[in-house]
Amino acid sequence: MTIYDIAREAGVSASTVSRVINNKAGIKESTRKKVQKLLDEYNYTPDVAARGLVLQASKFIGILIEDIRVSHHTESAYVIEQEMTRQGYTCITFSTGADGKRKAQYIEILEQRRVEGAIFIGSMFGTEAVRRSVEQHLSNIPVVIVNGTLDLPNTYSVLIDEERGTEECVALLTQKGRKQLAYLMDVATPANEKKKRGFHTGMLRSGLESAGHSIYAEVDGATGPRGSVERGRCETAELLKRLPDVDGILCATDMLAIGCVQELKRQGIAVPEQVAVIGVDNTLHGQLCTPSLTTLDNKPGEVSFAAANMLLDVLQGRPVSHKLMLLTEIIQREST
Amino acid sequence: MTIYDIAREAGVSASTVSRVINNKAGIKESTRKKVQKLLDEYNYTPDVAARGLVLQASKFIGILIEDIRVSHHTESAYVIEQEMTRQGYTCITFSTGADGKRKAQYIEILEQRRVEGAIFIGSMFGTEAVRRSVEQHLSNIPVVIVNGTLDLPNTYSVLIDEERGTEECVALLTQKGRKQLAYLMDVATPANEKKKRGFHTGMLRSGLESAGHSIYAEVDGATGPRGSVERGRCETAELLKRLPDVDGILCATDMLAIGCVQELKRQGIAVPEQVAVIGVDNTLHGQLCTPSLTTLDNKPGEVSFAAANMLLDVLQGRPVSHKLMLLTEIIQREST
DNA sequence: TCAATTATTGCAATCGATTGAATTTCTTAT
DNA sequence: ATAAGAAATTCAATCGATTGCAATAATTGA
Repeated sequence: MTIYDIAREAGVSASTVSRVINNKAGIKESTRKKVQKLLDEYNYTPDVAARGLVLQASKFIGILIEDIRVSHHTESAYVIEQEMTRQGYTCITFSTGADGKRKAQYIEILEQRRVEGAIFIGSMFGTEAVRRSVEQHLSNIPVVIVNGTLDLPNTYSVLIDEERGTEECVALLTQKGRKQLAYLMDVATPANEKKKRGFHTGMLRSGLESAGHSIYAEVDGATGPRGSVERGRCETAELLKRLPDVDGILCATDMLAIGCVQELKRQGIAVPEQVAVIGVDNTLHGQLCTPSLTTLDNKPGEVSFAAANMLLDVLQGRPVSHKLMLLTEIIQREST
Repeated sequence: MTIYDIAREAGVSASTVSRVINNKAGIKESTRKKVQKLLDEYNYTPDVAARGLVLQASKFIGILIEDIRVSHHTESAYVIEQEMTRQGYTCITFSTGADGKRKAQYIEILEQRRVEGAIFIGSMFGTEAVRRSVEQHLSNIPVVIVNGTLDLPNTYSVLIDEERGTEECVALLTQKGRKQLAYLMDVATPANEKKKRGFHTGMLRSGLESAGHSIYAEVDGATGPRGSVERGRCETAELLKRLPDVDGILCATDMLAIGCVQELKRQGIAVPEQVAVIGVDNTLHGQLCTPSLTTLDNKPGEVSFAAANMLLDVLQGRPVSHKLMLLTEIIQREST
């Protein structure tokens, strides 16, 4: 059913039908009714693509997610989709994986589909490959990067202050009398490096590093894929060899922390009595395991809500700052 | 950059440029080169919507997911997106929630966007509201329902035989000497009802029900939202009151099973020594908790891979049967 | 009743592609 | 050199909408 079919049936022109559809003024009430009736009868739905061609607006938003199977990425996608749909936009979502080349590929699809804006979610969107691709393919459309920065004219960032959050985790542990702290991370993403800096700052503030009896340990080269529980187990085993007196471990992710707790338990070390463990991400896994995990919540829902609204502000011409920083929250549970 | 801009620049007509883009025959090699060079230079990308208008093909596939935050739904979305993108289609994915009205709403958006096919994932797509909406809005495009049936001309189903799977779970438990079995479910979805039937059949086959000492218990009205761990705890507490001698519990989902195990442990009942527990869904949570959960894997990846290929077969005119049934697999871990 | 307004409606161009048919250009053979 | 045939290119219509401007219909006042 096209606008012409309706027009013919109603004995009017397509323009009139169009005006009824978009309820513009200057249509006689009787014709409006007649046309509307046919519209309903034939269950007419406008071809959004054809309309978009004239109006030069696709009403599409592109969403690139590094791994849709990661729970906080999914949470983000969910929130953004909600907000965008509410505003009449339709989201095109891709799960890109860590690979930069595939990211570039998806960015090209977003260009072809003429998205009006885009949101990137993940830890690996700050790379040069992505930057070039955005510059080349998305140069004139606004892009919001969640937890990252791209440093291009039309890009915006929503960040979560994990550095400060980690610092607060250190404070929490020292406050509970812990003295030998370690930071465990699996891969050097910008986010993980930030947490590392926060850890250092926290140590300094607590006087641990300066007092000479503080310990910082970072374990690399363990087996198991990044972000896996397996990896956490290996790294913890290695850490315990190097630093047997450790009594507090900060892990870069909940998955790592779960592996950490598993290894500690396996070696007969009581959590939290002998060693306290803190994760990051507030995953359901961390909530359900035993002991349940104290974690640094990086608020994926709030962050992506902010990202969605930032993009909508840009699209609707409201003034927007290019950078927004939100705060984390420590969720205390049994592991500390 | 449009096809006309390139044409003017190259001193040829738009038709020629179009033919170069779609590399059709009958273009002199020298002009092809000249045009291609400009195409590259200006980084031209065709407007997919405009092309779609002429070709009457959007190359869009609609995906409706009940809850994108549920891990096996997400896994499904991921697999389908991969396959579709590989074949040149772009997925439009919506997270609909359980509500039938919202599902109908999203189905209308799919119609507006002129999707060429759709895939529905979730347990609540068999309702009358959805049926009507599909009939009205998606009548001429193929729809594949994962784990459900819609009984309309252009619809297809990929099912997983959870009934038989549950039957096998009962067999596994009786084989291990368990005699007092219970089935725990939170909500009467078609899938859960199927598992219930499988449980009954399994009981009959094992001679338990007929021998007079088998037990079937279904607990309703417990607190906690559907699908939550909390709910599993409550239902288990209630179950233990009604049936203190239970020694094997089959749960409709892993979440329920995790709550079940938690409650058993809380009451000092050893898992699996005193009571064996089996979940369904093979979630990461079930894999990580203590004791790790024996579970019925309903193969979301395989099921959705099959669904994607079924839809592609229909779209590309290959012969397709309207129904495909796959088998589950029991993953044995510590809880049995 | 008729011109002057004003309220409705229709015409035709446009968006950015594709494609069958018509036309122009280039070969080749006579 | 020229007609015939093949090769390359262009023309013009089309897809399904929107919208400024022109045209028509209805209303008003004198």
